[in-house]
Amino acid sequence: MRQPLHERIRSDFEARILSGALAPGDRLPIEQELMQHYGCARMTVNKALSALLAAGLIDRRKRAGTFVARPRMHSMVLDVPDLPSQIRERGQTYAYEPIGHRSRPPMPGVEDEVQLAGGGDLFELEGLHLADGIPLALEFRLISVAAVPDIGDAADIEAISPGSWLLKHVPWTEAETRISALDATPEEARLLGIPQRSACLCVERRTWRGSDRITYVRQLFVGNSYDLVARFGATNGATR
Amino acid sequence: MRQPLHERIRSDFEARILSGALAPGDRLPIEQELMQHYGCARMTVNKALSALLAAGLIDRRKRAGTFVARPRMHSMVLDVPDLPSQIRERGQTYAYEPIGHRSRPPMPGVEDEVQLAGGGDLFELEGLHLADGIPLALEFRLISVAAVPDIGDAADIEAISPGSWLLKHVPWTEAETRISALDATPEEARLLGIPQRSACLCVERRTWRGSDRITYVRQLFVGNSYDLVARFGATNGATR
DNA sequence: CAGTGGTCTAGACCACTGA
DNA sequence: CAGTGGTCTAGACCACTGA
Repeated sequence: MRQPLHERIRSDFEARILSGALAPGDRLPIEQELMQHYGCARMTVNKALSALLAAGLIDRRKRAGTFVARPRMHSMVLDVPDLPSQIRERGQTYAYEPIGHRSRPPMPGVEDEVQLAGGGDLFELEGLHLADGIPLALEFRLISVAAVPDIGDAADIEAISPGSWLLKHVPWTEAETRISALDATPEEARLLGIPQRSACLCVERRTWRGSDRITYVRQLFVGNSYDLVARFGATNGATR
Repeated sequence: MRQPLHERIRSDFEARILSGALAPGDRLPIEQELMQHYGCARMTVNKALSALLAAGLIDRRKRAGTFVARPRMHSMVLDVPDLPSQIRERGQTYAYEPIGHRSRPPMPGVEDEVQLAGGGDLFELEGLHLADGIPLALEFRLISVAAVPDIGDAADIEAISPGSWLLKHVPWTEAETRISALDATPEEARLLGIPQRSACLCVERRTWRGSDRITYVRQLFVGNSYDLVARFGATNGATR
């Protein structure tokens, strides 16, 4: 059984929907008809259709039947790989150059810091991501000491990169990323080794583990040397 | 049957994994044990575990068992809503201000244009997206006439916005988005009404319908007035 | 109220792979 | 080679809802 039958049924209809042979609103055969056509039990047909439902390709209504879903094309999958691996994949050497770190209480009144701290202190880090020795991004990071207690003996955190260290020690389960463009301040331009007021891509990310805040990070990428790429295919979702 | 049993089993383990009670690498009970614990058939247990597998929360290996997955947190869902609706949701008025349009052959040697054209002509559009009458983004767009034949009588395409018109007439099934930061050229700055060499967020998108290229669009957003936001939750995928 | 999907059962045979 | 998951069967009862 190289290709399970339910998988074949699923991909049959996926292909027909993506090619447009089955257009939004079109009705699919009922499960009984599919059982006869593929010569299988109802559970097998149902498994295939459940996968299409989870992928958002079809809608199912009792008594009415199964229909090709109207596309709700408004979300894409954004690849946010680990920066060190991403740089190495481009064939460049990666290095993290620490600028400094310290432990401090959250700034009173700064709601985001207070929430991140969760009653404890914040561990603050600043450093540069270098590709082939050249600054690619300036990183400012806050870590909740309450959520990551062993941040204290952070001997190794700056040896690799804070992001990689955290992902290994305290993987997050939820994240929010904000992307914007801005001009580097004179100080930021100096650290990145770029002309003053150059356009930079600013990536801010907040991560959670369950309901606990883990970290806030702000990465400032040199505008002309970094792009973010996002892809969307209707086959995302349950397919992988 | 308000809450199906397979759904209860799934959410039981999802909660334990997200809370950290079950850590990456931990082993889950085997299907036989779960059948006894929940007093149900193996297919019911299997359905619950299949959903967790599709969501990427667990790994399953024959003979070895079922384990909490090591997080591979490197993709996020990026909301790319329709610009007019997005602006209206912010309580602002939206308007598209056409700068010009024409039909022309693809530039020879420009591989991306040739592929987009697919043997036909290109319909080229330029215009401004205005929020409350103020320029928010400068849009340059190419549309494949072969893929969208009725672009000829484009009386209404500039009445709403080219993006909304296309989504309604030729919904895409696949897309790639590239996000970068750059300084506006003097001409772009003039059109957007911003100081020269201001940082702008540049969003480029290529879309497909099946294997046909549909459109290429480049939107230049005024840096300090637009952010892109992406969210990731481990429960994406098969859960919804 | 009849057609359709949602869920579940109690089995079965097999493929894979690690103890 | 035995334990585990992958797939499938041939039924069943029920909930929902639109003809």
